Amino acid sequence: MWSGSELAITSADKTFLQLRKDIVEGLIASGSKLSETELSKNYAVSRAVIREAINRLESCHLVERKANVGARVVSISTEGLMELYQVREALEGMAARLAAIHMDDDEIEDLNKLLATHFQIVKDGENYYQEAGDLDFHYRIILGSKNSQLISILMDSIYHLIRMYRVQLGMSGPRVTTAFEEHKQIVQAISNRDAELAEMLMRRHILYSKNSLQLKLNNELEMKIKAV
Amino acid sequence: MWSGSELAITSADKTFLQLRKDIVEGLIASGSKLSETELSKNYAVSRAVIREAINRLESCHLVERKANVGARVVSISTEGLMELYQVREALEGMAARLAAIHMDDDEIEDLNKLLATHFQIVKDGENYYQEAGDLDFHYRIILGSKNSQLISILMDSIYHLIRMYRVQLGMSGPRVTTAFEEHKQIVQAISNRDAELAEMLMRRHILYSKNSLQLKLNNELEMKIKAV
DNA sequence: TATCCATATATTGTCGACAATCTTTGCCTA
DNA sequence: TAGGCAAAGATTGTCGACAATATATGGATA
Repeated sequence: MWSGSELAITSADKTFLQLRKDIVEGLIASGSKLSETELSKNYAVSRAVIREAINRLESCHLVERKANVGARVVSISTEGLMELYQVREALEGMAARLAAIHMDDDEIEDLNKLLATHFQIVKDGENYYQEAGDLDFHYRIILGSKNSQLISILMDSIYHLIRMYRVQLGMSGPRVTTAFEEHKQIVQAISNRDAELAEMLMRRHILYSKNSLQLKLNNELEMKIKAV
Repeated sequence: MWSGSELAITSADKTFLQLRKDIVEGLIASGSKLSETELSKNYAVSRAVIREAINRLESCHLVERKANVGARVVSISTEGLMELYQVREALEGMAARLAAIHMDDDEIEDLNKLLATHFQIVKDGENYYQEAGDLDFHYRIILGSKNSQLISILMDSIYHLIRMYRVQLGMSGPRVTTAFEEHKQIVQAISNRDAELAEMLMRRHILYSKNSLQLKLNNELEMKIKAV
């Protein structure tokens, strides 16, 4: 089960969290090699600690290892991001379905309150979601599914990768304006305990995000080609 | 990307595979503690190798670790298995959808051939699938999705857990008779390149398996209660 | 000059020892 | 007798050194 707050106890825990942050935020370039000796110097810990941290990064799918060769940060690509969104569509769709069944009334009320504060933000001129707000919304529904397998896969193996893509492709936060309306509809379906509809709307929501991302990335690519 | 055949190169690789086998098959009891020193004696490798193996078992969700306390084999429960099947429904449903789009004609032909050999088995009196046959069918569709994220999550994080449940609850192989017909329909939908239908049928197929499992487990539980 | 092979170098894999933490045992006190 | 505290024991976490493997260098040969 996912713990909620990630509390670092051992030295390996802290190094893992730090390394993950540095990778997600691009401080360590995507595709670059992770030298154990070098990292152990930079992060002032033994190679054993670095190795443990790298192992955990591998299970997040943030790095890839080859025996006797070493570890590299995964290289990002448009196709990779699209694949990730397909997995998200499947898993978060199921999460929404289960949330409609398993969230208790208090949690649903909290979700509605969250939406209200988001509405305030949208009304106040910022006509887009903050990254944090969007994440919070999705997190609550994932946790609301009460399915610990689903939760741990999404939290441990998917979301940090998504954040990495978002940060490094320079598109933090979801697309503008429309996302809020979609969130509202999803919460409405959950409030009505309509599991079927909740899943369908969540899947469409993520599919729209995917398509909008793809368009954006293709446009940027064209721009770069023209510039050359 | 999932490699297909799991080639063990280092000592840690071999120990990991051996440990995973022993856990899945129940040689190491579910819920039992994994003592590093003890394991390093039994498997004749250093503690460092054992620790690496345990780390990998953790990313398969086969063991759970607590800092400064140690690792335990996950304990199995009916609820856990049901959760797992919900995740499977979501992911393999998506896999079937993508397979209908991305499998090339040769692969689909092979899938039809596989089904034909299964039909022979069913006709020849064994009116149920062998475990291996069922797994082979699902593997091909998963690989046919061509989505490397999806593939690695299902192969690395889900399937060994499912096998563990199946083996230890004494229900290897899928439920009888009906499964084959469902497989046939799914392949038909993929052959017709009907992604929508392929997903729907795969989801229903897994949902039926789940329900049949639940019934079976509840019955067994009642038997035990009566016996006492 | 290009290719191949052998040596040298650097990196990862494995090991045993020590340090830090948790658990157990047994004594003391209320 | 029950509860809590302290020391002893056992287990995990961390470290530096050595072994095995991969990569880079450089010279010999066609």
